[in-house]
Amino acid sequence: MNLKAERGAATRDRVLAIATRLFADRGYDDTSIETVLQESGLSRGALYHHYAGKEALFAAVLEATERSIGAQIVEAVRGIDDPIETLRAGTLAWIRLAGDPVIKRIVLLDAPAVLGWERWRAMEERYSFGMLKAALQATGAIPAQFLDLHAHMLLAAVNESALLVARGGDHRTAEAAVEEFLRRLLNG
Amino acid sequence: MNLKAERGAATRDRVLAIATRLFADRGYDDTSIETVLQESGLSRGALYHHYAGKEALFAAVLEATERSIGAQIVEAVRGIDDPIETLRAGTLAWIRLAGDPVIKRIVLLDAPAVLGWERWRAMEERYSFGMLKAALQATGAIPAQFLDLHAHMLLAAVNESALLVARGGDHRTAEAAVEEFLRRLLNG
DNA sequence: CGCGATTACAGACCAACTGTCGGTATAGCA
DNA sequence: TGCTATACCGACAGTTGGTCTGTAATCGCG
Repeated sequence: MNLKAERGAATRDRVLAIATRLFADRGYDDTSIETVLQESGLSRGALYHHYAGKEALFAAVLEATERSIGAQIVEAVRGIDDPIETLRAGTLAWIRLAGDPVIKRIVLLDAPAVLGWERWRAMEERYSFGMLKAALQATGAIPAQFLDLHAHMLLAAVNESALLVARGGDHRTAEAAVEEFLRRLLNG
Repeated sequence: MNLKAERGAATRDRVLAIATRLFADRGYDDTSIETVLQESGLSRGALYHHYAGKEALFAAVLEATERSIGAQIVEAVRGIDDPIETLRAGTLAWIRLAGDPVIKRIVLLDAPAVLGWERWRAMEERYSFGMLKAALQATGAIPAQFLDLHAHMLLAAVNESALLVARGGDHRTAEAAVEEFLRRLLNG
C-alpha cells in the first residue's frame, strides 16, 4: 500500500486544486464537472471514483479551504496573551483573509446554499466559529447564557464586513468599524 | 389593453406563487422549471415568455417576498415614536418573520448565491437593510463614519440569529440575546 | 512466486434539465 | 378590416450530473 495510495492522493489533490480555482472563479452552479474533467485531463470514472459527486467535491474543497484559514488565523494570534487582544487580532486576520475572492465566494457565498445551512454551520464550528467562540469566552465580557448566540452574531457581523471589503470597500474603514463594533460589544 | 393584460398578470402571479413554494421547499438548485411547468399546467414557451429564465423567476420570487416582509415590518413598528424602541421592535419583528422557512431558504440562504452578492445587497438595500439603517441613524448612537458599516454588521448579526431560530433554537433566548446585543451596541 | 482482492482509471451511456425557436391564436387598435 | 402585439404552445438541441461495465496495475497473502 504505497505506490497506489500515493497516486490516488496525488490525483485527488490535483483535482482539488483545479476545482477550487473553478468554484472560486465561476461559482458552484456555473462550474461543470465536465470542465473539471477537461482541465485535469481525468476521466469521468476516475473523478467519480475519488469523489462521490459534485457536491462532495465542493465539500472537499471547502474543507481544505477552511483548514487553511484556521491555520493562518492561529498563526496570526500566536504569542498574544491578552484575550481581548487575541480576539481583535483574530477577527482582523479573518477579515483580511476573507478579502480573498476564493474565500469570499466559496466559504461565505456558495457554501451555505450548496451544503445547506446545517452542514455549513457544522463545518464552521470546527474552524473559524469554534475559535471565535473560545476567544470570546476568554474575554469574560459576555454572560454565559448569551455566549453561543453572541458568538454567532459576532461572526456573522465580521463576515459581513469582510464581504464589504471584498466588494471593494475601503479595508481601513472596515477594520476601524470592526474594532469599534467589538469595543461596544465587550463594554456593554 | 385590459383582458390580455389581466390574463398575463394572473398567469405571472400563479407561476410566482407556485415557484415560491417550490423554491422554499427544495431550494433553487433542486427545483426544476419542469416541475413548475407541471404544477402550473403552463407550457414551456409561456413561462419563458413571462420570465427570461430560471434566475429571473427566482429574482421575481425574491422581490415579492422582500416586499411582503417590508410591509409587515412597517406594520410592526407603526405608532412607535422612540427611535430605539422602533429599532428593537423592527428587529424582533424581522426575527420572527425569518423563522418562516420560506423566508429563511429564499431570502437568506439561496438569494446571495443565486443572484450574486451584489444584486442581493442591492435588493436588501431597497427593503430590510434600508429600513434598518434609517432606524439606526435615528437613534443617534452610532457615529456617522461607522453608520453604514455598523448597519450592515447589525443586519447580518440579526439575520444570523433568525437562522438559528429557524434551525430550531429557542426563540425566546434568541430574542433576549438580540436585545442584549442591541443594548451593548447602542451604549458603546 | 502466484493469485485473488483491491484500487485507479477509462469512456460509453442515460435521464434530466435549461433554454431556443418557429408557429398559432386572439385581443387591441388604427 | 387588416396590422401589431401579446399570450401561449410544443418540438428540439445542447449540456449536465451521474451510472455502469470494463481494464490494467498494484497489493497482500499463502
